[in-house]
This record gives sequence, structure tokens and C-alpha cells, in this order.
Amino acid sequence: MTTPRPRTTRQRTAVSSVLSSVDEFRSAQDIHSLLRDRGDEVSLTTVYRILADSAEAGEVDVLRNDGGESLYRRCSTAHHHHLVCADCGRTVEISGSAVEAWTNAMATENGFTEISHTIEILGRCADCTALHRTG
Amino acid sequence: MTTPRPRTTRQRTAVSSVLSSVDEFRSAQDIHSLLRDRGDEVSLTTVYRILADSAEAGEVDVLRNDGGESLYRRCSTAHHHHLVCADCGRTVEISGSAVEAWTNAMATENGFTEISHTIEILGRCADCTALHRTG
DNA sequence: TTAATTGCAAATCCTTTGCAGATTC
DNA sequence: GAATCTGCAAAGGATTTGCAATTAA
Repeated sequence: MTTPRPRTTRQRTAVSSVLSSVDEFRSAQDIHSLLRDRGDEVSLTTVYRILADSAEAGEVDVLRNDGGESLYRRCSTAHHHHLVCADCGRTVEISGSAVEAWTNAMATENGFTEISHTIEILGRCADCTALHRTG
Repeated sequence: MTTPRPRTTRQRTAVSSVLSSVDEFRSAQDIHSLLRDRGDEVSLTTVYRILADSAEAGEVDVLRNDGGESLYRRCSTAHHHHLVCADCGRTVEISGSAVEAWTNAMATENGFTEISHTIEILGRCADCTALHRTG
């Protein structure tokens, strides 16, 4: 019982192409706009559907932002960790080989097989900290 | 210019009381139900408003679950980390003093002030792994 | 008294669904 | 030709807002 691969359609090709051209997390609506900008008309409904399929197939990562939107990004092999500014939303990608080892150890200690992990550090960036101090 | 403290109302007292009695993250709707269960009728709108105020005042932490809901919890000093089974959803709380140090160092290195962090390890628990092997 | 707070209903926003017509295989 | 995929319009679910009535200070 193999999952059939989706049919190659103009819409799927276009969405796939946009996903390849961006490496930050983007909302479905952002992707819809990007498609429109390049002249590829794809309905928002379809964008949502393709994104949902891709997420289920494990081809894209999904996360939720504070505004209640889902953000999508093509999966990369490495796990990613982010540092996010609570004020301006600035995001810094950080590496964490030490943490990779730690998460794995934690899983093993508890009898789990690790599949993936997500680490998000919420803080205030230097600029925003400065703004807060001065007013 | 001091922010005036909110008036003491039956509703605010009730919400505050529920928040104190729970230490896990709960949705606004959950809190609304809990209030109703104790016999404290507070409109859902008001629950949302009080929660939003509390979050802005830094009295409660907010995060988003995958269903798109906001979850609230009275701020605690300790950060929590979870190990989640991808198959059965079993959740194990783990401690990570080493990681506390790491997240803090990462923030500092990047000029950020750390506010909080979330770590979620997704894996497969021993039971589910066994099930996968046998059937 | 009087400015803040509440509750209801209606409005928003993001996302999902039903369904008929267009497409891929 | 048959099973998928699309797009539209409508439905859903969480959260917010307008506004008149209520209430704490």
C-alpha cells in the first residue's frame, strides 16, 4: 500500500517552485501573493491544499506564528533552532550540535526514538532592548 | 505614566483564581469551561479580554498549539520541555538545566535578552516502537 | 458620579469543505 | 475514461470589536 504521488499540475509545480526560492517560513497567504507576483495564478484554496499535502508528506515544515497563521518552509535535512525577538519578530537561525546530542540523549533515556525536535528561544534583540531603555 | 491597574471585578478574580489552580497551558475556551464548572459565569469575550490584558502585563505566558488556539498559563520561573510520542501522543516532561544554560548563552551571543524558550522533542515511545515492529 | 468593565451579537481572520467542472494519467 | 485536482462560494473555529448596560472606585 504505497501512497500515490500527486499528479503534476501547473499549480503544484508553481507552489513547489516558490517554496524552493524561499528559505524562511512563509504563510499560505504570502505564498499565494508570491505566486501572483510571478504571474502564476493559483487559488488560495489550492495553495492551502498543496501545502497541507506537502506537510503531511513530510516535505515542508509547519509552525504557527503569534498571529494564528501557519507558516511553511521546505524541509531541510538539518534541524533548525531559532532565536526570535518578542518585539520586532527578527529571527536568527542558530546552530546547536550540543543540543542535537542532548535531545537525542533525552529521548533515549526515556525509551523514545527521536524523530525531530524544535527549539525556539524567545527574547528581545539588542535594538529593541535599546528602544525600551530610551523610551 | 504608569499603567493603571485593572479594577477588581468578580470576573477578574475568578479568572485569576482558575489560573492559579492550573499549571499547564490552557486555551481561553478551557478556562471559560473551568470557570463555568466552578459556578463562575464569565462570558467568553471577557475571558479573552482578561487573558489578553494579563499577557500584555506579562502575567501569563502565551503560546500557540497546532490547532491554532492560544494557550495561556500563569508565568512560572521554570521553563518546561517535552518529549512527545508521534504515534500515541504520550508526553513526558523532562528537565534540562544544561539546555537552560545553552539557550541563555545562545541568546547572549546574539545580543538577545532571553525571555523564554520552548523545546519539544518529537519521537516514538517504546510501546509504539514495539507495535510498529510486530504489527 | 464617571471612567472602566462586561456581555451580547456581529464582524474578522485564517483555514477547511462541498461540489461541479477541468485535468492528468 | 476515470480518478484527481481546481476554484468558487460557503462553512468553520478562534478571537476581536461595537456598543449599550453595568459596576468599581
